[in-house]
Amino acid sequence: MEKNIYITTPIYYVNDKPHVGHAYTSIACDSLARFYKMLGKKVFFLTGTDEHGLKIQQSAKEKNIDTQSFVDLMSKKFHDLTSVLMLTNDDFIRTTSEKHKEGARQFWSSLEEKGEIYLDKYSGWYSIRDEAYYQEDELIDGKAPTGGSVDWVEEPSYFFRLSKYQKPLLDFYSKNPNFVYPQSRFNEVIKFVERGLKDLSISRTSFTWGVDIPSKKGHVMYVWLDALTNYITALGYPDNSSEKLKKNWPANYHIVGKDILRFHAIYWPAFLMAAEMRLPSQIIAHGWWTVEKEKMSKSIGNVVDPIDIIDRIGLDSFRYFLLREVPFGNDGDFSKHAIISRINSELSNNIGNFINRVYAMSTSNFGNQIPRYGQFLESEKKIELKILETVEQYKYYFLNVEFSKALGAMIELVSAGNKYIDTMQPWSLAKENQTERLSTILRLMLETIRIVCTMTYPIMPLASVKVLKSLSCFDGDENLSYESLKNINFLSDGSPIEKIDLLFPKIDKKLS
RNA sequence: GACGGUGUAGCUCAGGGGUAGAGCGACGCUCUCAUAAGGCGUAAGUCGGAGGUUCAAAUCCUCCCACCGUCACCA
Repeated sequence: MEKNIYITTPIYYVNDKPHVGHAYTSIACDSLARFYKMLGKKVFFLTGTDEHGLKIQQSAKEKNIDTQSFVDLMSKKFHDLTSVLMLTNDDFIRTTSEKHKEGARQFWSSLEEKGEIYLDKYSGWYSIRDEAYYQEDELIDGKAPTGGSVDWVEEPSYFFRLSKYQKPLLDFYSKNPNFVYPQSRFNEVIKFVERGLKDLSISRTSFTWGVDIPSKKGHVMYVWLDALTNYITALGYPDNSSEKLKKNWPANYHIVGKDILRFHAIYWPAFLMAAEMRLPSQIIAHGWWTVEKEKMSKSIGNVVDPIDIIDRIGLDSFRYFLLREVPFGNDGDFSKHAIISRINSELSNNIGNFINRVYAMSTSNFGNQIPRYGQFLESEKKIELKILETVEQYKYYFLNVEFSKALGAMIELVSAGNKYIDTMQPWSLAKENQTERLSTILRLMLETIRIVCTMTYPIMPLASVKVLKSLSCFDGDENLSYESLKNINFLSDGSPIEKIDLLFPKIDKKLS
């Protein structure tokens, strides 16, 4: 049984509606999933919502609705977004679902049976204003660093023996030097663990909205323990004979925001070691988006609603911008200027116009039929070489989750195509009735378009499929293949070319 | 404060001992098939600063300056 490529987003906390950051994570995962499918792999792609915790309970109370209705409502917003973004996720897990809660409890019991959990007291200086605990040495003049007053509080709590896993984790890290991407983040994780780990408080008694602990009434599970197990409960855990679990676990990619890296790179592996389960292959931490150089925040009121922006510039452009603008792992700036300049120059002027000019010449000279190849000269061989080179780079970068570079390679190919056309001057050949040359050149450019639009499929599924259909070479998403990128004789002689509307109109006006 | 990273053309960044690179932007020229798109070209940097090693340093070493990240229970 060949293992599937298992890709996950974090489960999103339903305290607020989705913003561009959520969309970003999901789109990255989706593009990766689509790419792997083109490689011929079976993929399982999971996303969902995290619905427990004190904050949720409070938010629901403020809005005067019962907690379950509140999370139903909020979760739906995230679920709706999966279709808006055209995610190809195979499941959508909710932590309030019975199957998840049962799995989480079983995970807990398994840790408990193995002696990895013990009951003690959780204590610290608590600031009501900040809703946060502080260490003794963090206090300034007996107050929180934020200036809020603090009280000493103690509550009974279960602890996970995290301290025990310092050495095993460090060993694991050194044996798996690519466990965390990017490397700089991995270094931070390693440093953190090297400084020593304290046991982790993993239950709360101060609120009730969470997964009940099997053995002790009044305790609910610490949200992170609850949340992280979603990656296995979605696969049918604790049923170890579950086909889904066997085929997918361990995960190939947990893609997360940099803010929650620690939970995925330290706690989660430790939990799994304790439960004697296999560890995920790679944790990918991406950066954050600012908006016009400002941090996104409700108080500034600059939170970008993905649905709103998609209404303006279209899904493909949105997905393209996010994955192209910034090296994956870095922070990015979601600015009007950057979006317009990126979309207009690369999508409209480069790709869009390229397709348009080739289509126009093809249809005016050869009717609505795919022209045939004649003899190849050096100039054509050079293009073929460029294609093969590009396709290799594209794959290399994609496998390294360097979306931006993969797209950069693709754009370079389009530029080479544009240049080739200018050099060949097919419009002159048409006037001179050099039909075979003309036919050869246009066919090669149509193949290039096909290849480019197959490469863009994981990022821009709508536009890609539209173009491939228009070239009579689309046979369903599931039949798109990476292999076809290496074949410059893929289209069928004489098949129809269908005219298409402008693929990427300029977007200046839509954003102003 | 400790540890790590970054500082290269107006902007975003690549390069990493042997006479400074790309994309975008600006400016100029040009084809006309095309979304006033494409192609070609020009300008622009004493490669954060100061020392040092070397025949030779943006590239290695030391110090300094500036900025960023991490330093546990914050979704």
